Amino acid sequence: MVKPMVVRSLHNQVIHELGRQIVSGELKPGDGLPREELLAERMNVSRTALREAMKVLSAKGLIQSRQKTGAHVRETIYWNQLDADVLAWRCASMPTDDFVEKLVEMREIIEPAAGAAAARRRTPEQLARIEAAYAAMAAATDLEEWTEADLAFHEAMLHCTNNELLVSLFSVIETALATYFVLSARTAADFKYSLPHHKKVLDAICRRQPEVARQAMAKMVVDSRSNIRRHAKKKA
Amino acid sequence: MVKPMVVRSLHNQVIHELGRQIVSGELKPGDGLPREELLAERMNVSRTALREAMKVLSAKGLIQSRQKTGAHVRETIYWNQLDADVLAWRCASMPTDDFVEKLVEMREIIEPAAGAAAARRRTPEQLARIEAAYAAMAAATDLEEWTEADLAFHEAMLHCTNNELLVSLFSVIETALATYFVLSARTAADFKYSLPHHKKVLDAICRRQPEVARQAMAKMVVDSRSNIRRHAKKKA
DNA sequence: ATAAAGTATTATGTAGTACAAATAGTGTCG
DNA sequence: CGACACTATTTGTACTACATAATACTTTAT
Repeated sequence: MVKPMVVRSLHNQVIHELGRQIVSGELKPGDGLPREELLAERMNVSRTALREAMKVLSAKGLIQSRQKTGAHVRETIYWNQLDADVLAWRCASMPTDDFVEKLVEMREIIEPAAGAAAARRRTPEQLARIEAAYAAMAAATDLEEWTEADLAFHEAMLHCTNNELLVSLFSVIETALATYFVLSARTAADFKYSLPHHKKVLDAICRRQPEVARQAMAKMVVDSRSNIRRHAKKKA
Repeated sequence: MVKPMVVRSLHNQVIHELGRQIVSGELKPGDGLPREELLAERMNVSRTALREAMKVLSAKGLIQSRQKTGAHVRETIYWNQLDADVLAWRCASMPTDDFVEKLVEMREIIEPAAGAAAARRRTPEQLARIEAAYAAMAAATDLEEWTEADLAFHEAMLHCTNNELLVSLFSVIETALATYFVLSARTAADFKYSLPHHKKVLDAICRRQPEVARQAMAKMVVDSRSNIRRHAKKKA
C-alpha cells in the first residue's frame, strides 16, 4: 500500500508471508503449521532460513513451537498487537470498521496527552522539527508530500514529550493515519483541510500551553474520525 | 526479580544475555558486535543458535546487521520500547528515577482512559473477571498474593475495553506496577492500602459510569506516584 | 598524481547434513 | 487396569560449505 517494500533477505520474506497469513486469518489460532522440513520445502527455502523466521514470529507472539508437537498459531491475546509489522499485516487487506474504530480510540487517548506533554517539555530543537514538518505540510503540492509531512508532524510531536515509550506508539499513530488516508471522504479533493488544526496544535506547543494543545489535538482526532467514510457496503 | 525465569533453549539464553547487555548500556548504540563466528564461540553456542537470537534482537529494533559491516547496536529511537522483554531488561537493574517517571506518565495516560472505556463496554463476563481479581486482592495474605491479584485486576480492566491494542499495553502497566512494588514506601507495611481505590474503579465499571471510573483511576495513579520513595542516594 | 575501474577480502546470508533432546503415543508388564 | 518403559517424531543445536554483498585495496588510464 504505502510501502512497496521489496523485502531483501529470504527469511524476511518468510516472516512477512507467514505473518500475513496468520494475522489475516488464513491460519487461525490453534492451527498447527507443517513441520519445519515440509514447510521449508514448500516455501522453497532452507530449514535454516525458515527457523530464523519462526523465531521472530515467536517473538511477536504469533506462534509457539514445542518439540514433537510442532508450531501452532497462538491465541490473539498473546500477539504483540503494537508491533509495527503486526499492525501493517492487519491493514494489508482492507481493515474492518471495527479495527479502524480501535485505531481512532488509540489516537484519542494518546495524542491529546502527548500534545499536552509536548507543550510542557519541548526543547527549541524539538519545536523546530515540528515547525519544519508543518511548513512541509503547508508547502505540499500533492497527497504524497502531504502524507509524509503529516506523519513527520505527529512523530515530531511525540518526540517532544521526551518519553520514548510514547514515541514507540508512533507505529499505532502511523497505521491509523495511513488507514485514514485510504478511508477519508475528502483526502482526494482538498487534502490540506486539516492544516488549521495542526496550526493550533503547533502554536499551543510553541507557547507552552498544555491544555490548549490537548484540546486542539483532541479536536483534530474527533474531526478526522468524522471524516472517515463509513462504507456500509461490505463486499470487496 | 519477579520472574526467576529459567530460560530453557539456548538461543533464548543468547537473546536475553545480549538483550540485557544492550538495554543496560554495556553495549552502546553504534557499537559493533564481534562477527558471528567469534561471538558464537565466545558464548559457547553454535553460529546457528546465535543467528536465531540475532534475528529476534533485530526484530526488537536493538541491532541491525549488514554484510561485511557486521551487526551494530541501533540508536534507542529504533528500539521497540513497548516490547515486554525490552521493558524487563530495562528494569532488570534498578531503574532510574527518570524511567520510573516515564512509566507513571504512561499509566496516567492509559489507565484512566481504559477505565472509562471499560465502564462503557464491559460485558458481564469481563466484569466478573475484575470482581474475581478484586476479591483475590481483598483476600490476599501476603505481598506475593497481592501483587498477582493486583496485576490481574489491571489486566482484566484492559480486557474490558474490548480493544486489543490497549490490552497489549499491559506490558507497560505490568512493568510500572512491578517497579512500584519495589520502590513504594509502604508496600511492606500495609500492602493493601490501595484496596479502596480499586473498589471505586470496580464500582464505577460495574455501574457503567465512565467518567467516575476515569476519575477514580486517575486518582489511583496519582496516589501511587506519590508513594514512590525518591531515593536521592544514587549509589548502589 | 588523481580518479575511475576493477579485484580481493571478509562478514553475513543460505543450504544441507547429522545428531541431540524432548515428548506424545504405544505397547508391555505387573 | 494402571504404571512404566519404549519408540517414533519433531524441534533444537552443531557444523560444513558455499553464495552474496560491501568494504578496502590495487591497478590503470588520463
